[in-house]
Amino acid sequence: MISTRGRYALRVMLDLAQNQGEGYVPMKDVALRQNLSLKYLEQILPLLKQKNMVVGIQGKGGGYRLTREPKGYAIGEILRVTEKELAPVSCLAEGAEECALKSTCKTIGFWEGLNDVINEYMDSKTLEDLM
Amino acid sequence: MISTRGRYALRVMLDLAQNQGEGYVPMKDVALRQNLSLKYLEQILPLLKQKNMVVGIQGKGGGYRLTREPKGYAIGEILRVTEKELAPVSCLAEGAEECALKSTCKTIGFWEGLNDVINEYMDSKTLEDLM
DNA sequence: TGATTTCCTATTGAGCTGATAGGTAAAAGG
DNA sequence: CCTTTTACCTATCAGCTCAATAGGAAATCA
Repeated sequence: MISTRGRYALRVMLDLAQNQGEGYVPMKDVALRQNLSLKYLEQILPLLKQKNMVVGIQGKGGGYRLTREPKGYAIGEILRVTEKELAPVSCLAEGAEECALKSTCKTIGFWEGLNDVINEYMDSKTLEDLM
Repeated sequence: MISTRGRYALRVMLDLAQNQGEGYVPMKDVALRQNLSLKYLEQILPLLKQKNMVVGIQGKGGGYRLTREPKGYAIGEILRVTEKELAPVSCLAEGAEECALKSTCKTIGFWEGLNDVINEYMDSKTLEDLM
């Protein structure tokens, strides 16, 4: 299940897309508009910044803004950054060691198919689609 | 993410489908074949029994068997019984109270779409497909 | 200098997961 | 009748993750 971190990240990105004009948007405002904890958002945004999905400027007049057009962000991209793991089963997870039974496992194909379906859906929608 | 409970349930059902002849299959055998904890399986099977997906007989010569043809079990049905929740976000969960922001929420549509895609996939595959 | 804002890191309570454990009840075989 | 085998029931537990909260440091601008 998608955690609050990922869900909040999506809402913040959407908020930025809708509320950024020329300047930078302070998280204080976003937290207020979206009714989210400012302190919690402060932990989430560095993840997005690290992947160059937003730029952050400190100090008065600072805040965050997007680095691309809303159309340029697939939702899947946002969630992959903020969620620890999107794979539906642990044996498909990012750093999982190869399952010893993989060659004989009758279920792995099903899970891989599910994984594909999820990722395809998430990557087929962009921030713009949600505005 | 799908828990071990759901994954093991699927493996057990598949094992039953493949190893049941006329009689009943003891979980001891399944645990051995699938390398799963018998005690843990004993907690999972009552969930399936409750929904009449398997029949269980106690005592010597007892065990479990399927109640339908493998073709009759959609994987989604199995997982919905054993997983606490399949919804990708908590606001779509079974017993969730209506989200106060639902009418204005820009992300709910996306999550509902994801939920649909997941359920459609899971219900499109049957036990037979995995054999 | 003061206000604002990001940035960094530690801590914590609650809840879930994935078992393990110990025993009871039923059914069949000898 | 006794023993074995099996399902059934319920309690417990360690480890982990989640969702915050907290306190402060560093940067930037007026």
